[in-house]
Amino acid sequence: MIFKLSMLSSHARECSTAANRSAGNTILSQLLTQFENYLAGRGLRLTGQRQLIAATFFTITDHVSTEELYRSVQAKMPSIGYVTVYRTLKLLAEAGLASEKNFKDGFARFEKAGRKNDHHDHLICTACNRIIEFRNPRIESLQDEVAQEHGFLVADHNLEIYGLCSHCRKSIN
Amino acid sequence: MIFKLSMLSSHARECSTAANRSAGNTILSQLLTQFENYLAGRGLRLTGQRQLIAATFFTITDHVSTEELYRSVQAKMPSIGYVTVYRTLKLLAEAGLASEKNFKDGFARFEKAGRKNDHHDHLICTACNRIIEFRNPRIESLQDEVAQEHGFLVADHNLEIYGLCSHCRKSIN
DNA sequence: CAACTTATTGAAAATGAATTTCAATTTCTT
DNA sequence: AAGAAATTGAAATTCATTTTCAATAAGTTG
Repeated sequence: MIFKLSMLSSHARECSTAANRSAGNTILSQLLTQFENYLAGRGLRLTGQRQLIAATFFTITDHVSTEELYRSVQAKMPSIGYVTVYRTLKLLAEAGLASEKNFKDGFARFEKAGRKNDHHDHLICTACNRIIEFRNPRIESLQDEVAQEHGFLVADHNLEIYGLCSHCRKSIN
Repeated sequence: MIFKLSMLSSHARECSTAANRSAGNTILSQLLTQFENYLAGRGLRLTGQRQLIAATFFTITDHVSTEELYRSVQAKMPSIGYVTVYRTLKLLAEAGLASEKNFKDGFARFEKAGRKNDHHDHLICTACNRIIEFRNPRIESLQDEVAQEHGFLVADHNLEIYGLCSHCRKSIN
């Protein structure tokens, strides 16, 4: 049985669970299973809200703010509160399934996180707020070198390049 | 006449100005002169508070938060308000003499800024909050390369490496 | 299946840094 | 020295985030 977003309704009992999703093998269902395992392992509960929020989050490819995810989720479940989205994002981050980014625009953004080897960084257009991801292993390894030189044990890193994207460069005199 | 911080008092008229500081040639006096020029060029006024705040800021080597600078300044001029420090830091940033950094701890920090060629990045210890600066031209040029590949016009960039400093590594089991 | 314990939810309130407002004061010009 | 305009500092406001709490829901146990 393939998991579908449209199945998520306010009737929590009808929602997919790890059990009835096991036949499917999409990335989405894998991520949801990971989340469920995280919750189960801590005695936390799997609710319809959490399922919907997590599924919506995993479906979004970009970086979302709490506000954006909240609006997206609310379209499907109007009763849901901002705070629940906020709390679920924190849970996802604790579970290692989301990572928080703080760009200069003053509010937190989250992106899917996971695999150590998929680290990427960001080009951020200060005119149109577009965020472009890039990967550069050479920069990564230089960072590790620098850290080693200082006896530093790296947990995470963050590289943001601010400027004008190719599109905005042209439209500005 | 050498400029001294201790000369700054609440009597603005007695404070050093570009004119009577011109004989001295310290970096501090150069920076203050730049700030004064910036103010003059915009019809803004040179006040005792601004002089004191700027001078104190230029004297601090580290990254300061508005709060920290406020406390530092208040020790010399108790009547000064937080808002004035906040506003002066913004002015200094506009003048290109300070640059704002937003690390993950939730409040803005400022550091002396200026010379394009002195760009540096930060190793940030998540245990003791120590901030270590480093310079790595190879990382810089790789960043520029990446930006070029995306047709991006770089205005600024920001590299933070979070982890444990050599000291904290040892003290944690 | 029903009762129970405990987690979760959502609204509202609280927090905290950043920012604005405004009357009093100070600066700088004339 | 007087006037126009900028600045100051206290208080109020904003805005994202975080906490509180009573009502509700989840999952467990008998």
